[in-house]
Amino acid sequence: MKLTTLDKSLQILDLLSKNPQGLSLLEMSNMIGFPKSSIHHILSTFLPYEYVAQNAETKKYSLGFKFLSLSRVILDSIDVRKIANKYLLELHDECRERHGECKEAIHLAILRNGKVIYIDKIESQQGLSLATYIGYRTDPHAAAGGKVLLSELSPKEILNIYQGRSLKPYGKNTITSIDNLFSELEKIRKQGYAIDNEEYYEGVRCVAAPIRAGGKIVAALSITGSIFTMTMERIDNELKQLVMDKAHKISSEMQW
Amino acid sequence: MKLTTLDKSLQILDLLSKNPQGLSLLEMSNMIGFPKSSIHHILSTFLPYEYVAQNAETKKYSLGFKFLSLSRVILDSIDVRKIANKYLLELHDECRERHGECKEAIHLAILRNGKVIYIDKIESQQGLSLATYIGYRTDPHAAAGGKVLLSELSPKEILNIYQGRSLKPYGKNTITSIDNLFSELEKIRKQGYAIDNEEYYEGVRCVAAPIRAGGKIVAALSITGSIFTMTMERIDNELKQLVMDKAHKISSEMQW
DNA sequence: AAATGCGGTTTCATTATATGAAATAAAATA
DNA sequence: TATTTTATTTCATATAATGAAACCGCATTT
Repeated sequence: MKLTTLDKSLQILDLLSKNPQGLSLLEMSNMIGFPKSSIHHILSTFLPYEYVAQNAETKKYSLGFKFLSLSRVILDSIDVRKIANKYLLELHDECRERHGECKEAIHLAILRNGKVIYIDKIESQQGLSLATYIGYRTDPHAAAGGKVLLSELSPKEILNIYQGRSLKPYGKNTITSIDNLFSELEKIRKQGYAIDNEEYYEGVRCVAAPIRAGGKIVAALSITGSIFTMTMERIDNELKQLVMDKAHKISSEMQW
Repeated sequence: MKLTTLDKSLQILDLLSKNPQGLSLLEMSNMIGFPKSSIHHILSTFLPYEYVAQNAETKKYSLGFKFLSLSRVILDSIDVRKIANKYLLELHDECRERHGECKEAIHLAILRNGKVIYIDKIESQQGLSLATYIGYRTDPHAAAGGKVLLSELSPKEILNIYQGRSLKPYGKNTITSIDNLFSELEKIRKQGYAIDNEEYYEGVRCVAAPIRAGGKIVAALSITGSIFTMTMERIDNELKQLVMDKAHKISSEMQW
């Protein structure tokens, strides 16, 4: 049974998350259609837990800082993140060593409910500025890390993820047919790494390798950079091996 | 009116946050005393919103990744964070320039509900490793940033924060009497910066300055390092001015 | 192979709770 | 001060949550 009151309350949180500047009671009531007193009952239950905050002057409501605390709980509970972090830093450093200054970003990502979620990121100020952040979500078919995470799922599981929706094109080379995706995944399984060649952003390349625990792929490690510093030759000669080696080291520290 | 069902639901989230490894339905029922079916009703309402996740194999429940997404919404909604970030990076660099490699960490903090919340942090791998993180909370009386944030509150507001509890000692020099706190705040108001000399951690010093918007203190910028690299002389000759200058620059970009 | 145990999940009559219209209070504006 | 606007509180009623018990699926034992 779905609890009506709780469900409404979560709809209110969704509304607040889409309006980070804050909303008044009346604004919320108009937007969501519940009577203002009902909304007020809900908000005043959220308030003491700090899921919701109210501006003392404007009286407007917004999301509370509880979410910050709880996001930390989640990040700390992901084993692979704890184990991998120092290797991400190493990988970041090693990209730099060979080229004077670091231009590539390192990401750690997992798959949840059919979405890639980035759970750690190392970037340098000199590198290109990416829209990704810890907690960022995207479709798996369009990113090197995402393809790695899909690569050992059964066809049924993949079809399940994409049921009822098409493979959205993000960059100029995004894989947009399920058949092409399947043959790409086949290739990734064989070679042990995945490349994103302007499939997600124009001008951006990415190479990713799987991290395993108990034989299964549990995360993807990736290097992301501009097409100018990350040439296909450099990926082939150097980066693909680097990312696979680190991913392997992380895997060997993972609990079975 | 407090909504009973919603309140119970939030108690469940609290319980999950204290058990990041996950809990079974029965465990939760035993711990919190609600019947398992009631808890199940609540959990199955949370699930589709991803406030709660269920491990497919163990069936155990844990906090969902929604909290990660929402924490980003909150961070992005804090104006001072956006404006300040580049200055934090500059400050971090400038500490380094004068000493070869950076050993100091930079923090940005705000005051909410009587607690200091760290909302941004820059640290170098070479520096000492601090327990702080984005979202970390602490008592304001024991940290340089916290004292800055208290410094222009009315005595009434400060007494309100500490009503019913004493000034908890964290480090060997923590201010533990309200009178000493008041005279310290007086001093901070006059000099325009605050020092934490092993008041929070043994072996750690910190210097902080206020960031203002509309004349009011809205955030604190701070430099934190070990007593060996951050001598009182260095703070006096160099760091206090550095942090005040940056804080002032940030203030001048803030909306009134 | 059947029985048993052990969670998780579902059901549904009962009972407690949320609802929301209206009243009130508080704040902003004229 | 009057007026408007918005937040907050109240409370009778309708509605939704409750939770004991049944059910289900799976694993282990007999």
